[in-house]
Amino acid sequence: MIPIHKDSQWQGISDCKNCGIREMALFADLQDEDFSLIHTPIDTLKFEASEIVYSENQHAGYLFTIRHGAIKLVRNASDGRERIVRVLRTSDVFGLEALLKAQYETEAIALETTELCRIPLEVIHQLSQQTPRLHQRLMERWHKALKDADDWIASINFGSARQRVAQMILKLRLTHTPDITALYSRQDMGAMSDLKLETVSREMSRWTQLGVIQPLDKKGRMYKIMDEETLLNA
Amino acid sequence: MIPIHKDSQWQGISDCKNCGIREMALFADLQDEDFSLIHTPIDTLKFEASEIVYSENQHAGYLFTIRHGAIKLVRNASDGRERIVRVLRTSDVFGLEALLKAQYETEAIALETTELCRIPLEVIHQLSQQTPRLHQRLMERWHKALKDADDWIASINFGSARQRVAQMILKLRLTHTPDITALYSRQDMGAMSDLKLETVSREMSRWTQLGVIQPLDKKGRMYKIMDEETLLNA
DNA sequence: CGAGCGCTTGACCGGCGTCAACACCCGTGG
DNA sequence: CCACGGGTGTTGACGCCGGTCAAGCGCTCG
Repeated sequence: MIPIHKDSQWQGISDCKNCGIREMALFADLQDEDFSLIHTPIDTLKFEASEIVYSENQHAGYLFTIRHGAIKLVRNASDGRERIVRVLRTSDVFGLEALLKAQYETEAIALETTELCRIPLEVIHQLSQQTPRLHQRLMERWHKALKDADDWIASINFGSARQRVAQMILKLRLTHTPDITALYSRQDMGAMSDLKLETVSREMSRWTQLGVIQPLDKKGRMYKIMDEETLLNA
Repeated sequence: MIPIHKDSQWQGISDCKNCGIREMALFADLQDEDFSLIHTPIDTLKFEASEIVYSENQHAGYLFTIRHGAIKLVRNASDGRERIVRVLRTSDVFGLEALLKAQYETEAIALETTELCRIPLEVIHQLSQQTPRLHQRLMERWHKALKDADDWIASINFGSARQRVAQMILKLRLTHTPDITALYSRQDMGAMSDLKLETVSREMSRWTQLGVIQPLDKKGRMYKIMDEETLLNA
C-alpha cells in the first residue's frame, strides 16, 4: 500500500485552536476545553500537482480539509479511462467515507500545490463522543459534498460541449474574485465533463474569440470573465 | 406552494416500532424507550407515477424513506431541459437536506406507484438530542447518498451511449433477483444519462437484438439479463 | 538551445441528435 | 364489439457535433 505521506510532504502539526480558517473548518464552534480532548496530532501536509493523497480502496484512517489548493476525486474505469467525480477547493472536507468504511471510495489527487490538514479518525471519534457540537458540522460537510455532487451532474455534465465548458468556466471562478476563473489542464477539464481535450480546447478558443473570456496567462489556465450572461445562457 | 400531500395520498400513521423494513430503516437500532419520544405522527403516503412529492425550493419540513417504489430527483434547467440527478428505491432515504436548509434542493417525483414514510423534522431533532443512536444511522444515509451520486457520474454518465445504456441496465436490476432489470420510460432513461430517448431506444434494441437482454413485457420496461459480462465490458 | 509537454488547429469520419413516419398498447366511447 | 385517439416505443433518413488522428506551435526547463 502506498504510504500516506512522505517526509517531504510533512509541514508540521496543526494548531487547530488558533487556525486562521477555523471559522470555515470542522472545529469552528468547539470550546477551549474540547481542544484538550485532541490527543493525536493533526498534521499539515503539502502536495504538489498530480501527487496522490490516497488511492481507491486504500485503507481509510483520516479525514482531510483543504487549507489552500485543489483536489480532484477520481474513479478509474477498468478500461483505463479516468473520470473526475468532483473537484474540492479551499476549506472543503474530503475523505468523509472514512467515518463509515475502512477504504476510500475514490482516488484523491492534487490539481495544484495544495496544503491539507490530515485529521485522524480517533480525533473525530473522541470529540464526537464527548461533545455533541461536532455532529452539526459534520452533517454540514456531508450536505455540501452531496449538493456539490448533484450540481456537478446538473451543470458541467449536462448538455452540449459548448454548455459544459461554459459551466466549467463559471464553476471554477475564484471565490473572492468571481470575475476571474482558474481552470485546469484540458485533459482534466475533459475528465470532469466527459469531453475530449481537443473539444474542450476548441470551445475555450471559441469563447475567447467571441470576447466572452480573456486570457490572463499564456498557459490557458487563468481567464477574466467579460460576459457572464452569455455563458449562463449558452 | 404545492401542498405536501392530498388526502388521497394519505395511507395512515406509520408504526415504526413494528415496521417490517425497520432493519433497513433509519430507526433500526432504537430501543423501545426511544420510540416513546416520538410525539409527532409519521404518516405513510402513497404516490402514483409522475406525482410530485416535493418541488425544488419548496419549504423542507420532512425526511422521507421509501417503503416500496422509486423516486427520481430532478433538476430543471432554465431552458426547460430536465435532468435526473439520482434515482432512489426501496429503503432509500431522501430529503436529507431538510436537516440543514429550509428548502429542498431538487424536485422529487414518483417513477412508479410508491409508498413513503414521511418523517417530520421534529422527530429527528427530538430523537437525536436524547439518544445518540440516530447519528450513526443518519451518517450512513448521507454516505449512501453521496456514494450513489458519485457512482451515477462514474457509470451511467460516462462514455458512449452504448456504455451508458449498458450501465443503466445493470444499475436498475432488482435487488433480490439481479438477473431481472426494471427500467423506466425512454424519456426518463435519457434524462438520467443525458441522451435523447431515440438513442436510448436504439441501444436497447441493439442489446435485445444481440440476445444480451430479453424483454419480459411488451412495454419495454422489464428485461432478463442474459449476458452480464458483455454489458460490463461494453 | 533543444527536448518535451501541453495547447491549438485542421481534416475527416462516425456517433448521436433531429425530424418524421409508423407500430403497438390501452382506455374510452360509440 | 370495434373504432378511435393518445401516449409511448421503434425505426429510418439525414445532418451536425464531437471524437480521432495528426501536424504545428509556444512554454518551460534542463
